[in-house]
Parts: sequence; C-alpha cells; structure tokens
Amino acid sequence: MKYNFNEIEAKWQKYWAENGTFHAEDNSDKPKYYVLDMFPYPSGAGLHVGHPLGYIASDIYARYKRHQGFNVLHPQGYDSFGLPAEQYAIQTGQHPAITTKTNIARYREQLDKIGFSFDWSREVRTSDPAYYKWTQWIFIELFNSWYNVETDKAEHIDTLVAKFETDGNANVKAICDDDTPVFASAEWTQYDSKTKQEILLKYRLTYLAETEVNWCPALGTVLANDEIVNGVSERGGHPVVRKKMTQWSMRISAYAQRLLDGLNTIDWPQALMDSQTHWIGRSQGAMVTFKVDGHDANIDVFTTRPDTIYGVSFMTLAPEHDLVAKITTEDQKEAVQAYVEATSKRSERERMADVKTISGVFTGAHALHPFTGEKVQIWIGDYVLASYGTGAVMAVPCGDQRDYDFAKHFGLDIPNIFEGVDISEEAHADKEGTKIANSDFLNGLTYKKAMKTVIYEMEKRGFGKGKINYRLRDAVFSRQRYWGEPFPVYYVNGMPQMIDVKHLPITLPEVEKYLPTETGEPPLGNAEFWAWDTNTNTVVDNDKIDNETIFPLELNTMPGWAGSSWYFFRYMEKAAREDNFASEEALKYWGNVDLYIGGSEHATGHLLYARFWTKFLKDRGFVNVDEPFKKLINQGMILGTSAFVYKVYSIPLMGKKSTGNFENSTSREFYSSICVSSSIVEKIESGTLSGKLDDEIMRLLKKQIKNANLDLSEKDKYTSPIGFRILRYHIDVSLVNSANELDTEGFKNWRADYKDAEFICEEDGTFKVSREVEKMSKSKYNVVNPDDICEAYGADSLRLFEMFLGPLEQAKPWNTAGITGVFSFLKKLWKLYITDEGPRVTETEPTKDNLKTLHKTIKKVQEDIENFSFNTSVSTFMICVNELTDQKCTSRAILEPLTILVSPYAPHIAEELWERLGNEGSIVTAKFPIFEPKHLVESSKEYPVSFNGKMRFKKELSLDLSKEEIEKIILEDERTQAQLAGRTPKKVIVVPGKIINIVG
RNA sequence: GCUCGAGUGGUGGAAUUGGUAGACACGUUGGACUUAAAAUCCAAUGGCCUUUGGGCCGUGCGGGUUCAAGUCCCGCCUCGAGUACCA
Repeated sequence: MKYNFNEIEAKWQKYWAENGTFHAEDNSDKPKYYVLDMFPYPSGAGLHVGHPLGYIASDIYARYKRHQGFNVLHPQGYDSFGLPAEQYAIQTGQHPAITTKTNIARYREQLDKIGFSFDWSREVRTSDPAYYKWTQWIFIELFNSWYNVETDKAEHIDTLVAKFETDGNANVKAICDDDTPVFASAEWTQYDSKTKQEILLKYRLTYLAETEVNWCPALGTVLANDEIVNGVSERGGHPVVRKKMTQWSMRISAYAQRLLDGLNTIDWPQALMDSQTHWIGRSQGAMVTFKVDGHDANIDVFTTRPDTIYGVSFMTLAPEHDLVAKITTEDQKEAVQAYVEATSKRSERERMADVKTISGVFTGAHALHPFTGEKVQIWIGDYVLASYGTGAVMAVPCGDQRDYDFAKHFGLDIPNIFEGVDISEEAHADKEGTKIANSDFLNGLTYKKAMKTVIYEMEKRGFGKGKINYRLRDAVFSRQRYWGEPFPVYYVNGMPQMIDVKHLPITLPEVEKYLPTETGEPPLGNAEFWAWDTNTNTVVDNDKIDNETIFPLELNTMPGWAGSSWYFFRYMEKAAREDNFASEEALKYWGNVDLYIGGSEHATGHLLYARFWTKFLKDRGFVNVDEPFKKLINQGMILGTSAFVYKVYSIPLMGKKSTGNFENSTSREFYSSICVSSSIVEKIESGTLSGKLDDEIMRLLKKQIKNANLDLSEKDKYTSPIGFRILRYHIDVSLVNSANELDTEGFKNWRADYKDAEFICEEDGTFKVSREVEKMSKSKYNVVNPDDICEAYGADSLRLFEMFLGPLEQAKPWNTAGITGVFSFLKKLWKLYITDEGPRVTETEPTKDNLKTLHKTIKKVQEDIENFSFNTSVSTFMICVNELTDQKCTSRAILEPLTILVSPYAPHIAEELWERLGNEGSIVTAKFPIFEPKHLVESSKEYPVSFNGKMRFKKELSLDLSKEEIEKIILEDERTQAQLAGRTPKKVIVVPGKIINIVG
C-alpha cells in the first residue's frame, strides 16, 4: 500500500474538525499552555509560503505540549481592519466588509490545508462588531482614567475629580499636559462644565489634542511614525507632510518607565528588546531654566550633562519654538523670519537627507547663565527638534559634537571645561575619566559627582531640577479612514462625550464613497446616518442634529493597532461573552500568552501598544497580568528567488533621456521584443561577445527601429544603432525551471506585450534567466503559494520542509528544489510500517540497536523542540528512519513511540499510522515517549587520535580504561609510531570519552 | 553615522559546555531496475597533490590565547536588519 497523502490528509483534517480535537478546555485540572501566532491581515493575495513558517513552528510546539499533558490554547483569527481593503474599496466601490470576508474565507481554506491545530471555536475578527464592541469599551475606560504617579498606576477619573474637589490640583501627582493650570478646590467647584471637561482632558489616558501629525494627502490619512519609511508612506510611497489636526492621543508616555522595566521580566529576543529600549529612549539629566535678558521670559532646557553647564556658550532653539517671535531683535527679524519660513517648507525627507549641512540664525537676544549671570547668545537652528524635550538646548560646544560644529561654523566661543583635554579638533563627549575644570564649585569633580553636586545646587537655588526624559511620544489614535473601529464618541458644544457602554457597539455606518469629503473631513463625513440621539440612545439621521439632544458623532476611526492590542485576551473564552470580553475565571486560568511567534517588524508598534494596554487593563483590575507575552520568538522572513529576463534597447529608440525607471515606463511596449539569455549578457558586458551574436543583435535592433516607425529622422532610422542598453525585468518564477531555463512559449503567452518576444539563446539552445533573492511580493512575481506544494507533496511535506530550511529566526530564501528530500523521508517512514503486502509491524522484542536509535531520537527531538531548533529535528527523524530501515526493525515497541515523536511535525501521517497500529481515537494527546538514558550507555568509544590537534586515526577503546591505560595503549599502537617517526611525544592529552591528542 | 545580527562545500544547512569540520538533505556524476519515463535502490561527491599507503590546504581577512579554535580574545572586511540630528 502506497503513502497516499491526499487521502490521509483530507481524512484527518475532517476528523479533527468534526471532533473538535483542538478545542481548549476552559475548566481543566491540566496545567495550561497558551501558544499564539501574530494573527494575519487577510490580504487579497492569499497566503504565500512565508506566512505559515511561524504557524508551523507554533503548531509543533502546541502539539508537543499536548503530548506533554498540557491543556493547550492555540487560537487563530484575523486583523481584519486595514488600509488595503479600504483602498480596494476606493478603487472598485466594493464594501471592505465584503472583500474582507472573501479574503478570510480564502485564508481559512489555505490554513486548513496545512493541518494546523487551531481552536477555531475562538476565532477573532477585529472588524466584527461583537469584537470591536470591546475595543470601544477599552477606549472608554482609557478616557475614564488618569495616571496617578503616587500609586504608579492608572486609576478611575473619579478619584482625580475627588482630589480636585477637596484640594485642587496643586498637590496632585499625575501625568498630565505641560500646560495644565494650577487651581484650588474652590476654583474647581466654580468652573463651568466645559472648563472642567477641558481640564480633565489634560489628565485622561486618551485625550483630544491639537497635534502635529504626519499627513499623507495622497492617502487622505494620518500616518504613525512607523508607517513612514524614508519620509514617504510605507504603503504606496506617497509624500508625507506635517500638519496640525485635532486628534485623539494615547498617553502611552505615562507608561514609559514601566514599559522599560517590564522588559526585564520577559523572555524576548535581545534585538527586539533593544529596539523597544531605544524607542522609549530614557535619558537622565536635568531641566534647567535660563532667563532671557530684557524679557519677562524663560527658556527651559533639558540636558543630560548639567555637569557641563559652565561650558555653555550659547543656546539654540528649534525654529518652531514659541519664544522665537517674541525675543528676536529688530535687526535680526528679517533673517530669522526667512530662516523659520525656509525650515517649515523643508519636508522631513529633505531634512533627513541633509544631516551634514549646518544652518542657523542669531536671534539677537541673549539668555543669562543661571550660575554666572553671563550673557549667552540665543540662536535658532534646525538641528534642534521641536518635538523632543523642550525644543531648546543649552549648547556646550566643548562636550557635544553638534554644538561644537555649530560653534565652529558660526565662530562662537568654545570654552574648555575639561581638565587636560584637547578640544582643538573635536568635542570631548566621554563622560568617564575626565575631571571638570573652569567651573567654579564643580572644579576637579568627576562626571558622577559633578552631576549630583550641580543638580543639588540648582534645586537649592530654584532654577533647575533632576529629570528623566523619554523619547517615547504619546501615540496619535485617530485615523481619517473608513475601515476601522468607530469611536463611541459624540460632541456636545465641541467637547467629546462617551456613549454609555451599555449601548455598544457603535457600528460603522454605510457611506457612498470611501474617500475624504470635499471639505476634507474623514470618510465618515460622507455618512448620512451618523448622529447620536441621547434620548433613544441610537444612531440617527444627520438632519436631526439639533445640538440639544441629538449630536454629531466622531468622524475619525481607530488605527490598525487598536484591535490587535488586546485580542489575546478575547481568545481566552469561547462562550458568548456578552457581559465581558472574557470571564474572570478564564482570564485567571489562562493569564498571559506563554509563547508568541511573529515577525520582528512589530517591534515598536503592535508589541509596544499591546504591552501598554495590558498594563492599563491590569491597573484597572480587568486582567491579572502585567505583560501579555512571556516568551516571544521572531520567525525569519522567507525570501523569494526572483527571476529576470534581460532585454536590449537601442539608444536611438530610447531617446536621449535614458535615465528613467524603464520598468514603470508606459512606453516600453514599443521596444520589448529582444530578449537575451543571461550568460550572453555577461559576455556583452565584459566585451567578449562573438561577432556572430553581435551581428544578430544588431540585425534585430535595426529591424526593431524600422518597425517602430517612430518619429525619427531618416538618418537615425537607418544608421546602425550606435549603442544599446540592457535592462532587466522581473518575470514570473513559475515560467522558469530549477536550471534557470525559461519556458519561452509560456513567457510569450504570459503577458500581451511579450507575445512577439525574440530570444537570443545559449549555444545549447536554452534561454537562461538570472536569479536574485528578494522579499516575496506580488509585484516581483516571485510568490510561491503553499496550496501548490500541498497538492503535489502534501501538507506534512510542506510542514517538514519549511522547518528543514534552516533556523526559525533566520531569514532564508525559498527554493522548492529540496522538497523531494522530506517527501521521500515520509515515504520511507511509511514503508517502515506498511508494505505493498500490508502492515509489517510485529510484536517482536526490540533489539539493543533499535532501542538505541529510538532513545537517541527521543532525546534529540525533545531537546530540539524545547530550543525551538526544528530544522535539526527533521534531520534527526531522517537519521532515525534510515537506521531503523537498515536494522529492518518491525517492533511495535519502537514504531509506536516513533509516531508520537513525528506527530507534532507531520500530524496527518502520524494519525494514520497510529490508527493502523490499532489505536482508538486521535494521537494528539498520546503521551510523549520518555527518554531512558540506559539505552545509550556504551561500553566502548571510537576515540579520535590527534597529533598536534590534527585527527589522524581512530581507535576503539573500552570506556573503563583509565587515562594512563589509554595513553599506554595508544603509544604502543603502530600507527602512533608511524606518525611520530621516531620522535618522543612531549605530552599526551587524554580526555576520557572524548579525544586523545599527542603533542610532539 | 550609531545599535544589533550574520559570514562554513555547487546549494540549504549541521557541529549542545573549546575536543573527529561539513551531520541531514538538495544538486551533480556513475551504476542497477525499465521498451522508455517516473519512482526506487546502490556508489562517489570540500579543494589540491598522490607512488592509492596517504599527504597538504581548508569555516570572510590578519593576529593572539590553548595540547586543541567554526566556537574564546584583539583588529579589520563584507552583507543583512533596525534607527535617524534625542540635547
């Protein structure tokens, strides 16, 4: 009987679905284990072979844990709100909900074919109103919370209001906006409702504020910093400009320190934690206030080097700084205005591309040094960022390279405040090991002591204090998009009001167009049915808005990361979950995710926001854990192997301006007929092309020019083309075989503009393409689809092969060539159990060798799974099957445990063999075999014998021998004598059980 | 520029605490079976030299530590990822 994978896989996939084999139990005596994948965005392109890599790894782990007796939660769902569906809707008018549903169905079909052990009864879709009801609920809870610095956690806003009522806000220690006014309790009680609301917005964990945002006009939306790459939108590459807008923001900065501290409690890749640490950007220093000479104004600066304050020789403000207009003197006004205007026009992109140019203007004003009272010039310069710290720096040119460069450029003073350091060439930025000089009371102190002393002194004199600053900004939470969660918010008198949680969800309204309105409002501005009736608590017609009982609803929607910041909690319970996102018992039982697998691109987005929301939910008592993901693994990207065809263009046809991107040029159809095989291109480029081929190319080029019938002069048309250029194009990888030969007929039929292609082939008549490893993407035509592999070799082969490719964390190119190796392994495995005549398993006692092979395999596979080294266990299985085949093993005592070992990796074949061995039911909870070291105990070892570290021969020796005995035997060996050739060894190293090394 | 990671046969990769470099697989070559192909099986396969015993060289490059280095230390080179003037 043959290994019929199609039949077996369909059979067991059906069995698992019908029996709910992978449904986790909510009440269980078993220990819990929660394995999660980062859920996919269901794109229209479907899954490619890169997607399942992490899913296969987590599935192996989940299945392994089931064999180990754990109650395993391994759910899956869809991050189904997002920009691509919306852009598709804009283009086609098709509702994003429909395309999303279709895409999800396709994903599900593909996922099911790979045999994952997902508990689909808990599926989550972020765009499902029953799900986003709770996303809206969390938003409301954030609105109703403030951050109490004293208790170091978020609390309900009522506790803050209570403090205001009794004591005002002077002694309230809270994270709030910088411009929050100070008031007494009496003042608070007299404020009108709107003022109170405005003040509370300065404290709430989500708040409405005018923020400068990254506005992308082409997409009609605001982008987060991590959605911008090199100054253009990550998706589509459109330009991005700075714009002020009223937006919802999340006060994630309140959690900066806890987000840093939490990293010490979790098991994540170092690189990922490093990038979060850097993103949060903690720096310790001081806030120092400088008075402006002749003005009633102060400049606050943050500095990490208050110890160098005597080195200050000027100050620099960001051009956008509020004080600039106020303090600039009459003579400098023109220059300053011009500079400010020039900077505001420069796009982020330009500013980034141009880091080296030093620019700035003197304002004419001076600040007073807080210690010496000396006047220092106040400059403006675009190297100072308005968005970091206070938007102003105290410049210490001797200790900071940028200040140094600025001072040199404008001829400003560079006083030296370091003992015995030469600063004639560059600034001295080292902290340790240098003593401070020329600094009054700081003279002779080291960095650490000077820091303490100067901060103490500043605090005493009242113009500065120690401060910790974070780079982490509050996160903008509004998006001018349609396909996202609507805010449960309406506006009374311009102030946001939360809809009561019992009326959730507020579902997305229908719109005619998914584009911004003509007045520049978000797409929800197109909705006609988008007002809130406070009497009926329903969404009603916009025409009814009277601003008395019926009010306008929020037009923005939430960003992509809203739904993904808490979905791992929703999975914890499968019941209807009307009254909470998961029951208290379920949340308590499952706690947090034990193993989370996904891509490293989420380092500073999803993974930071999810940690933030988890900490918030913990503070407010809704969940029991401080960190959502205990252990995290980044799977490496699977890269595609793109194929390229080279085409020859005559320069006269291309015209003189031949520098553009021809791949995107619309006129290329004209010139696309001459294709040249890759090794001939090499010859052309190295100038070693034979005359015959050269003539052939020239002939085709002339023909092409003639046929093109362009508006060229007669002379140009018939003179021999003086030169040509070679350009390469991505072509579909399915048109190329493993020897890089092109299917020329298929190529002609692939796209209309290639139908007249002419080929200049290799000498053997084949046409070769060139290959290059790149990211897998539709536009590069290098996408490989898992369905085809499942069809041809089966899901078990796909699973094994993806693991066999290499270490999980490493990026690796996809090359299907090797898949036959794992496929023939599965066939060999099958043959170990079943022959053409039928089952061959017997009750024979296993031999010593059988047991040794089995237990060696158990040990290695278990170690590998626990180290997430799945590639090496596939090799181990191959070795095991090869050995058992050689041993002609038929013993059930060996073959039955082997099916369990293989089961996490190749579950379908394992189930089938398990059943054919006479077992009832599924293999998934069968106990994992236990490794017994006694089967690996050896009595002798084949020692490698080295001379000066180089292995020369091997000798089988008993392990009972002492070092001395081994040394004696080895020195007597004739091969040793031959190696030594009469010399006396200086030293003999014997490591029992390992190696023998003879020196001399 | 800074931070992190990686460089091993024709290819993907293995080598767990320093202890037989190249496991396992692909590919290639030769052979068996077959009318043929597929499938399967057997053998060889890092490079160079060779009197067929074996010898020399080999883990990006240059040094070092050690009886012994792919592995540890110092200095470089290349590639990849992240980040972008953070005061």
